[in-house]
Amino acid sequence: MNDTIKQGGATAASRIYEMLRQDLLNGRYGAGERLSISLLRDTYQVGLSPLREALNRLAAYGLLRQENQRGFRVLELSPEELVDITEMRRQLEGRALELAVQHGDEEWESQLLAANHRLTRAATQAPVVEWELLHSRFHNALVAPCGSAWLLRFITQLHDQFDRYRRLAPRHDELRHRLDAQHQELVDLALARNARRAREVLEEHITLSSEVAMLSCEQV
Amino acid sequence: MNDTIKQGGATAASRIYEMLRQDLLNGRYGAGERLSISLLRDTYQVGLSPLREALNRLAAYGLLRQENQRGFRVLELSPEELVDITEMRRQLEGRALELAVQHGDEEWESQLLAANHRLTRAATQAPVVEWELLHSRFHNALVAPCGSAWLLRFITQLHDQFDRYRRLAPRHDELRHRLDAQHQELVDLALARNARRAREVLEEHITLSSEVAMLSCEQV
DNA sequence: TTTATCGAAATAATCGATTATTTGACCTAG
DNA sequence: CTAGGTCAAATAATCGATTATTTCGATAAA
Repeated sequence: MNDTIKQGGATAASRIYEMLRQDLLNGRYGAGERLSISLLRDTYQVGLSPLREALNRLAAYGLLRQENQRGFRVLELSPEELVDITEMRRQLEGRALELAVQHGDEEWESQLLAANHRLTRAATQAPVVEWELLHSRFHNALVAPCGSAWLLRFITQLHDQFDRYRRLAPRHDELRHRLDAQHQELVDLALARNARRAREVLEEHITLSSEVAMLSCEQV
Repeated sequence: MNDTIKQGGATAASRIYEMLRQDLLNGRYGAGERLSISLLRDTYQVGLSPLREALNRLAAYGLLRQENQRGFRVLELSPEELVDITEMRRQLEGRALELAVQHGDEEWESQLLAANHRLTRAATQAPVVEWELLHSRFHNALVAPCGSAWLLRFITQLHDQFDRYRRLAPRHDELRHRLDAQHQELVDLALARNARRAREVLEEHITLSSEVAMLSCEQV
């Protein structure tokens, strides 16, 4: 969905869409919270029409729930849904990585190395938002040459859903360290063209990451 | 996405969304065609705001393409994309059916029998739109108890995409007959709780159906 | 002949105001 | 007291008009 809108002077609706999307992923609005349209208009300094268009897109994308005549709500969070999202990510990203390892060219290898390098640096030297961006880019780079546009689309969508949980979770340095090590391992396996093992590690990575994310459900 | 909007007095935007979705699936607008907003307003007798909201939803859903400052276009059709959609359907619906066979209860069995019965009757005695509705319902009933909301969501979305091709294709009685026979076979295997074989038949069914759909790409 | 530029017409996006619906407090009948 | 009903305030949805951008034909320059 992110690149559904083509280039060209960004319209107010697409600017507000991206801002709202980021704020939703970062947990600025609480789960289940009702979004007052006139309040949002004041917050983002934008007219009603583009704002409503952005909200409609977000609802169709799955980050908001729309009830006729009752406006928009942030989606609820539940451990059950996190399990569902995790299982889907394992399935889809695992498959995509297998294909990417088979189809990826030298350019892909370079991109992958670069993405991991930037991510590693950012882990110690950049603010969280910067790291989040590079983390998304790394995982995207990993599966990019899988050859299926629809697979990539669903993966991105699930990634956004997953991040709503993960970004809400408290820090857990030990798990984070193991997750970072897996990033490196994935790069190595990808370059070695070991599709089978790469898939296994990615699936473990997603499961481990879901353990971090699950901590967000155990908050008050 | 179809049930994203909850009950309650349908709003103009959601009514127009559903109408447009049906018309897009039925090929009322040509692939790649530009949708003039003011023309649509006249056609559907609706104001600009709800119309634009519906178009935004459809773009986020993947039935339209939106370019900033240049309005909305119907998505193009291509054999390559049909292959992608078909492969994704095989993967996702195949997995969903396995799960459904494992989890489905007696109520599911009844629903399945009923859905197939209605579909079979409609094949000879109902207009095409009626058959299309029942056909969607049958395939939905098949995988409904798979236990994963996201899996079902993606399956529905892919089904809509697939139907853009299939409904455009010319009749092919021989293939249609084999496809109908597979519906019966799927019901039998589901009731017999033969998950493995049911999955195989469903994947064959989707592939065979894509052969029909592919005929739409060979038109002028 | 081709390419570039300008400007009017067409069309998309946005705004401000209006209408419709829901919410919740208050009241009354049972 | 409680259930149901009424009404006013709050909020969502929609409309009509305005603004911004693109498109395309006509003209001029290379």
